[in-house]
Amino acid sequence: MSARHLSSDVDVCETNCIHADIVARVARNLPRGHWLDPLADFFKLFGDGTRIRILWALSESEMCVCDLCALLSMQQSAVSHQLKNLKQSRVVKARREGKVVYYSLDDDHIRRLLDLGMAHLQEP
Amino acid sequence: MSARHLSSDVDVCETNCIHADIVARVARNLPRGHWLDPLADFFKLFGDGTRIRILWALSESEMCVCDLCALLSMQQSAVSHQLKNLKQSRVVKARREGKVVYYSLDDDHIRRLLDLGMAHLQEP
DNA sequence: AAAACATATGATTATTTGTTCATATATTAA
DNA sequence: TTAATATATGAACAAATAATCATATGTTTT
Repeated sequence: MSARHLSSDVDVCETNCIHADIVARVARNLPRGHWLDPLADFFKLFGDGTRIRILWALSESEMCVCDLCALLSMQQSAVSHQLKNLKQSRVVKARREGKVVYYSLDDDHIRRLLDLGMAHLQEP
Repeated sequence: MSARHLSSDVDVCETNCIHADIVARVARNLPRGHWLDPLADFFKLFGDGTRIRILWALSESEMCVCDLCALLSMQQSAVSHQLKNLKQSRVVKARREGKVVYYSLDDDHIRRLLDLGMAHLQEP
């Protein structure tokens, strides 16, 4: 998504770094940068009210686009745009049957992610 | 976050709904609306390159703010702002020791979420 | 064939959001 | 107390994004 500089000459990290050893060790173990932006983009898909409603609904049942519109009281265009995002990242998959396109969760990770998130929210 | 209308009189769901039964059933089982927006807001925290780097780093080791600045080559202000977001949602916790504030993951769900996300990305 | 229907998509717009800059707070050192 | 250091935070700005509108595509029906 956003460009990210690995090092630069501008005024960054202006304070004295306290634990050079820790920083070095963590830096060594960071997955090479390019993995982290896709990971953020993946989680970003869950970070919107419309999309999370879509995902929650699909975790209950396969649904077609206009079912989702009715459920969410939203316009078809908005729903389709979001479904496109979700599909591009293989979070949902589509199946066409005549004029109707049915969407469902692509794999079981998705359901577990939703559950884990809920578990966090429901903690003391 | 964003306001959300439950029903309205504007032009929404303009197509004929195909499966009223499914829509009704899913609607019944949707967690009451107010749970879903907080859930989206929670996932949103993972949906940014800076924050996910912070979280990944903290999953390796507790770190202070300026350690994180050094690791990410970012300004202290930007890092602190993001830490504030993460802390407000109890994703990270802070511990002060003199002038230095150490951050770490708040609970173990966070680590599992990161792993699940990665697992999804690494699929065929 | 044309009309009707379900879905997809490009462009525009309003809102959200991440970073920066300036400055404030908190703690220790002198 | 004052100076120095580490972190926090408000305001402003630029970039990202979700909804809308208009329209296109693909499928079935007539």
